[in-house]
Amino acid sequence: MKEGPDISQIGALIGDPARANMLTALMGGQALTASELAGAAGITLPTASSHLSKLEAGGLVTQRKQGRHRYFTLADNEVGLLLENIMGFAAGRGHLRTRPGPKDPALRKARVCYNHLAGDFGVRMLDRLITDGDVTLDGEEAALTPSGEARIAALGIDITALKAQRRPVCRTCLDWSERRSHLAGSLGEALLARFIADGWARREKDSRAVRFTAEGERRFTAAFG
Amino acid sequence: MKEGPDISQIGALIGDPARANMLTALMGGQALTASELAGAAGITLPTASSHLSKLEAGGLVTQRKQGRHRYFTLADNEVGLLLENIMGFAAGRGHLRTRPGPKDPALRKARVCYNHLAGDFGVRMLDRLITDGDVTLDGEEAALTPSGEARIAALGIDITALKAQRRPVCRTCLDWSERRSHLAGSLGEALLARFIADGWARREKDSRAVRFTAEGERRFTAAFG
DNA sequence: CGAATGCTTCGGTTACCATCGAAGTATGAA
DNA sequence: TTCATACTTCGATGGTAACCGAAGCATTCG
Repeated sequence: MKEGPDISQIGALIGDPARANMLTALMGGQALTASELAGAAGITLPTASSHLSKLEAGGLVTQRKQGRHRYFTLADNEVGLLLENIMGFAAGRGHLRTRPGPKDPALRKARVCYNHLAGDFGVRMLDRLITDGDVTLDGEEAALTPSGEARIAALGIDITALKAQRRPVCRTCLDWSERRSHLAGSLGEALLARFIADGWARREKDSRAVRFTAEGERRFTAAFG
Repeated sequence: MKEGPDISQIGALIGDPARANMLTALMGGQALTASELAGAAGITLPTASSHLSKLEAGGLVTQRKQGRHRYFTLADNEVGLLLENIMGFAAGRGHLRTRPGPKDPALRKARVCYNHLAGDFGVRMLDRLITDGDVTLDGEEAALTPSGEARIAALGIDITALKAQRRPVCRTCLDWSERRSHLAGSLGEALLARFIADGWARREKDSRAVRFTAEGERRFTAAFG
């Protein structure tokens, strides 16, 4: 008995309804903030924070600080597989869990993340820059290559002005709706500003959604599709 | 939240150390009594009984009444797979669980179960009778076919006398060391008595072990191996 | 028929932990 | 710098569940 704190620890972590709800919310693969997870679990922030620290100590989730947010994700693929396994088992004996309502598709497509572009468009843009060799990644850090600088300059963005600032030009930011990174930093901000200034897109009121015009979407796809 | 009592219920069942220990003990595939499980978990009988009823209600274990014992087993294969999965996951992050000590091999080989033969020999005997078409199974019930009656009679057992009694002639009994059934009922009792009377085997003192002689083992194997 | 064994149920105690409000810390915005 | 947001930590509370002893069934044995 003494030697086996094993399977019961994992069980206990999953066994609390609030924690189970948070883990289920994270099963989507999205990184969620503590507040969002608190909402998903129907508990207050302090309670959620306590739960999250336990889940982290148990190795089920990891957090990534991003500004004043803390994005939580499942620790790795294995956790997802384990949860999926348990969910399948539970579905066989217990009740089926009704899926939470679908999110606003517009938010998933394109939205602001602080000041830069996020969502499917944001992720696609960074993907393209990387595969074209215009941006190199080093962990969470990113850097613009000479060819990348030329490409950005062609869009009408003053790179030297950005580099003169103390802020990092290139950064990656974990995307909320996709599971992958998009471009942040002063360059990310400048790009979004450019899109809006050029009439490719506009921000929606009281929402983080960014709505591209038909023409804007065409141009964006031509540039980064 | 309201709709999801799902994965957390399973987790809570596994999450209690006492229950986790009992489930781990059952992972060996052996059917264990409530007392044995209480011992394995280091708790008293009442507590174990309470846990077991919860595990049963949750669909993780099933019990099978056998005289004044209650043998508990994992409900089905899926439960074993799930536990194995969680144990593997837990082993990756937490401590490894040391295996409990090996049981007395003599007990596993052959022993009395109330009054009939259990252990590897008991299971093998019933297996042989079934594959030879001498015994048919119907759930937990068993019946002797005509060819089976002849085979038993050839061993010097008076079948008609057994059938005259009110006791069931053929029954199956879940084996403690193997995971499978062996033969019980008045026939099981008569067979063991026969083996001992014929000098094939003798009971050990202060133990449930049944020790076959070399010659006895040879004959037993010839008859049922 | 007792007597003994195996297990369950009941009642009461204890200990833990989920929960929240309030205060504290860190980061970003104005 | 000052304010606002996002989150953590602290302290107190309450509910729940694990736990055991004692008593109650059920089954078997003598």
